[in-house]
Amino acid sequence: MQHELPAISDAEWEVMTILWADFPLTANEVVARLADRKDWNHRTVKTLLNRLVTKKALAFDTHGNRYLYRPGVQRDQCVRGKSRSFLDRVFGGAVGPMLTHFVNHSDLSQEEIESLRRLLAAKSEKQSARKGKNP
Amino acid sequence: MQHELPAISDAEWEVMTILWADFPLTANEVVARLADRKDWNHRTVKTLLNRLVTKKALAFDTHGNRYLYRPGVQRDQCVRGKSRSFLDRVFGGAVGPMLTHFVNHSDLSQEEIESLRRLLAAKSEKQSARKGKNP
DNA sequence: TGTAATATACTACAGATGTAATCTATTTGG
DNA sequence: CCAAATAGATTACATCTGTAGTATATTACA
Repeated sequence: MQHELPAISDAEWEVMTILWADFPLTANEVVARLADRKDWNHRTVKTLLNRLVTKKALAFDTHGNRYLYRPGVQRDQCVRGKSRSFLDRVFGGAVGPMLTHFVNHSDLSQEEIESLRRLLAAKSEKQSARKGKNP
Repeated sequence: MQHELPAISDAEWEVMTILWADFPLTANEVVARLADRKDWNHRTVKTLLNRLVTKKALAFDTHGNRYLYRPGVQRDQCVRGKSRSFLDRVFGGAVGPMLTHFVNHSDLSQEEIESLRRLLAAKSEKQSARKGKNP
């Protein structure tokens, strides 16, 4: 049972991305890894780390006088949350039209297309397999 | 040539949705149509209409002492903008993984699945047809 | 051991956002 | 013709966000 997911803002999300990819990290390590993507003052990053700890999106262990940060919420949970709210807001919750939109407006390699087709085929299979088994 | 799209917040998007679906509408008509979806004070809706006009997401014509609102930006443009920023932020711009995510975590009817498969097939076709024709 | 460097904690501040209330001008029913 | 209702304009106000600066505690080198 997952509790409320903390609301993670855009800037905060960048920080989470770093720590979801690799942890534990010190504040300075996070700053360093953000350096090439974002032109942020290191104080800004510290602030974001702090806010994320406050909202329990991050946790930390103390190591001497410095913190070793680690995720406090799972990326997958957060991605699902963001995805759901995007879907609801922008496409009124209609997945089909949303997927259509992206397929139409995006570049996809032949490999990606193939992979998606297989995925859809498998999903189709699975669904017809459990037909009539609806609760 | 489209200019900068105005930043439309979540609450504002609800209002836009009404006017993209049908216009022109008076403020009260917008309020009425939002009534079943949102539990907002009518003043709140007025405020949102105002802000949207200020940021040119809406325009209006005067009819007596009331306004007839209409979209000032196209839904499709805005959807594209929101989609792009969602994709960039949450999936680092990678469409494939994003589509995979939604296919995996969503309910899709057999019809929707079929329709997507056809769409992908067509896309695949089109791409191989223009292979080697890259600029 | 004392002082410079560094870490984290607290404070700052403007603009966006959600959510209205109040002010003012206009319209309309009696 | 006047007062009540209504429309839009302006103001309010707490939070959240982006983006730091300042204060304080601790550590590590000279």
